[in-house]
Amino acid sequence: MEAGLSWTDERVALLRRLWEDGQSASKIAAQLGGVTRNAVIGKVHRLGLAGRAKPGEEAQSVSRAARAPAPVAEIETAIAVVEAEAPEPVAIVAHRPAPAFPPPPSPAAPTALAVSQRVTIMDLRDSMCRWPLGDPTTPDFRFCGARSITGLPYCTHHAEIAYQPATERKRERRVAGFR
DNA sequence: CCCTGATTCGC
DNA sequence: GCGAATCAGG
Repeated sequence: MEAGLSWTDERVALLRRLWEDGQSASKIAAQLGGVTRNAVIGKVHRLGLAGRAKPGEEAQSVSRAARAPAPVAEIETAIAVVEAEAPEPVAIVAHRPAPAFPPPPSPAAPTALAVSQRVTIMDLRDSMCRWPLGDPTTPDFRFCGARSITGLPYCTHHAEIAYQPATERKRERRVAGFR
């Protein structure tokens, strides 16, 4: 199913923008979706984008590129800058800092231990519960994020749901579905 | 342990 | 061309 995502022009343009914006490969991968940070890094190298401008170096690739004949890499850099300056409806989404999903104001939600943190894939750590919350195809998709049981991918709460004994499972009609 | 980019190499 | 595995480093 989720096919169709590859290095389309749009995705490459977005990759360029974010990379030269200083975003890390993993963050870019998360925003692009469907690719790992390795894929991003690999692509970056294939595009000749490796090595980003450091604080102390020239940040005037445009004028420099416009002044004299330049290597392919520099031309590509110039193109990327132009693309970055032009309004780009398709990629603008990437600049939105946070998904701004309603964190329950809940004054009265003193649930037991640290329960659901609702984290995005970006904030999901190895030791965090990977129980999915919501529709993976929408931006509001999150993972539980609570502390997971050592050796298991879920927190105590979700592990109970995930690992119900066959017998119990029958009775416990889908108790707490995917919410 | 968390993370970073770089490189290799089978596909 | 692609990207997982791996490497090297913070």
